Amino acid sequence: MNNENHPLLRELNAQQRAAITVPPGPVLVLAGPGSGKTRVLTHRVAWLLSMELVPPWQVLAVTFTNKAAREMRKRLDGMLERTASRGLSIGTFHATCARILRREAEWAGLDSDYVIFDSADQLSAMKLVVKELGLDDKRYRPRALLGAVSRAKNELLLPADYPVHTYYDEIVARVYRRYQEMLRENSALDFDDLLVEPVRLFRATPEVLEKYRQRFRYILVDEFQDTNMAQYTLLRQLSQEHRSLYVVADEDQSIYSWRGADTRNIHRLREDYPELQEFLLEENYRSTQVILNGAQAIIAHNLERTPKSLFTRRPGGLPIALHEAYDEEEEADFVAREVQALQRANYTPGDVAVMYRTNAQSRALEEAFVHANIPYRLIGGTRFYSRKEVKDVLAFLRLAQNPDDNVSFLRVVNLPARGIGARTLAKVAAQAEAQQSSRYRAAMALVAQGTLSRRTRNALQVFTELVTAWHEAREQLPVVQLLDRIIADTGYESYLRDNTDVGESRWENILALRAVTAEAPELLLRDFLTDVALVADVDELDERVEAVTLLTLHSAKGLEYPVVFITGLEDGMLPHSRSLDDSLQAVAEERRLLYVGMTRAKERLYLSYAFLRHWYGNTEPSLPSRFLADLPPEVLGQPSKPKRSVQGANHWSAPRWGQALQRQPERRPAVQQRFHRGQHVSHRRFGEGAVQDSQIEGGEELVTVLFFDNRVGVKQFLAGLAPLEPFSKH
DNA sequence: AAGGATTGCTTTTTT
DNA sequence: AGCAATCCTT
Repeated sequence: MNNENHPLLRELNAQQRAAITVPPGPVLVLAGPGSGKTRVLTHRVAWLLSMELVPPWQVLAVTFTNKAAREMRKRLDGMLERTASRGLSIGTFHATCARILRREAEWAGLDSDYVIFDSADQLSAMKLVVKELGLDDKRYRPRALLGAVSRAKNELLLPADYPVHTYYDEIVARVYRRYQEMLRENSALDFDDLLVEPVRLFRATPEVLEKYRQRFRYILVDEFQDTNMAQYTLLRQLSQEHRSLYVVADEDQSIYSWRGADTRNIHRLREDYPELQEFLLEENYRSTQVILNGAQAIIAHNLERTPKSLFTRRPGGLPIALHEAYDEEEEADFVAREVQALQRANYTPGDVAVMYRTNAQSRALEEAFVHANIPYRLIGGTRFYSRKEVKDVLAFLRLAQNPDDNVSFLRVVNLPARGIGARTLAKVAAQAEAQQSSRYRAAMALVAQGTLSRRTRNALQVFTELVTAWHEAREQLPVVQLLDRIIADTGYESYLRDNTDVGESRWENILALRAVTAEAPELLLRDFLTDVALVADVDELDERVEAVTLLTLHSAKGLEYPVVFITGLEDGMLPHSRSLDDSLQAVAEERRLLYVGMTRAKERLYLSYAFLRHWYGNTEPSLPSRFLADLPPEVLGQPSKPKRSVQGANHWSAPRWGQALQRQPERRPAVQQRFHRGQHVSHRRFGEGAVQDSQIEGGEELVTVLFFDNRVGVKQFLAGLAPLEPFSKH
């Protein structure tokens, strides 16, 4: 079996080969960043399928994001015989569990048409609970309660088992019980339920567990350090008999403990599987030595970790650039200007990622990029599926699927306004309570009773009849047609398009949602809604797009870029202030977060912090992150004397790294000059203007334009990239 | 019941 | 600063 010449083992180092060819059994691969973890996992699957004659349908590979799952499948498709990768189960924990629960709904005591509540839905539900139990929402904040409930679920505690030490615990236990009831009344599961319910199902029903043990005889898990108790228990349930569990982990990259992830699962694994075989992957294929040294210096300060000796065969490298900016605006300008300089040095915008701790930090960067005309792509933030208008339309669709979903019902019952206000809804709630049914059924009952005023009665009747009609149509119509019908029936388009720019862009979001539904015409509404609930924003990351990527450090896990900027390295921002008044472990996790960010960089790494930072609307001076003190001076480059920028006024102007910026290999061919002084041009965003100057610089044509709109003024563009055209009248 | 004004609160991080 | 919940007016 140790066939050194096997095609699957080509171009792999000895550590990787050993990890890939180990006989089935419990295996833990401990690996540093950039060590080809995912590659090893993928090759392991291919190895199992080709050498062990394992049938693909017995293999389950669990990844952290849908994107990782897609990439893994793509790679396997390329490596294996066409038919071999079919039947293979690859997916996230949540997606895998969602599928199991659909199939075994009856055994699990669930409605197979269940909907998935995202965090906004959870919050709505929790608010209803707090109201219903007559609690003061100032004292018992729905968010905090939700956190407590989530923690309990991740620990696999039922409401009855919730440990009560204080009066507050007592309330949490009550709230938890009622919240759970409410979810089930709505045929809903939240994210935690997706993990917890299979565990309970397998505990309660050995024959179902046995079925899945047979089904998933070979289980592989990526990013194992980020599993929580429920996930670990699930893995143990499935694998404790056949014991073919293969996990890949890096405790230094554990950044989700706030979500219940627990690196102690690595130790539990050693205890629960004494025959566990361990492998190390220490060679880094991603970063230069300098970047790796910097990252190592940061992470070495954490206690309670197994020191690793990471090495790379890419010696030297450019120094890590450390930049102090005056404020966040200047910091963003610095990033934008460096990106432009990088472009002149043959980097493309797609080579660059800008990372930060909190989503709110993206705003200044976006503005700077718009200003500098650099294409960018924002990951996270107000995520597409959580935008109000998108959630509204999804709520209609969810009602079509499951009219008893009270949360969706309450969200859209009066949207667009159809005269169903708080008083009416209170009556509906009372009726629902009385007849122990959903709001939808209660509303129908009230309409039938005829005790309401004519106007209210009409409004309610119109709405419930629409829902009923959609519900009946859902099986006949493809999702896209159902969506069109809903929009037509509710007049949602004219509600959104109120002749403002905001209204237009909201409508565009709906059109984008519609395009998603049109892509998969045969998809059932139920499965469409599941997919939508479980996509992450990183999943949408498309490498083909030539744009700078803006993302949080958390979303950056598992990705790599030639150039990485990490911004906002200030005390309170990167060790986030919330972690500072927390425990030591919380600060250690912040440190790991920086480590994860730094190790995303292949060639160049920029670290920056601002002297002033806007915080809750006011501006406050800040100190450089305490982590920066741990960087050895030799990894930090000495910037050359800053050249005066054109404006010149700003004494904080960014240093340039001059020569060092040149990307070693190929240079771009010289470009033809397209614009000349005095020429009339038009720009997609800024309108019309006149060229003041144009010259070739660093293989790019740099055009200076005075726009006729004096709010815009003078701007400079790279002719090759900017949406700038010679103006012609027609 | 709807829409506008005011207050007060919030931000980690995401499947 | 931005947003959601609440209050206030019509």
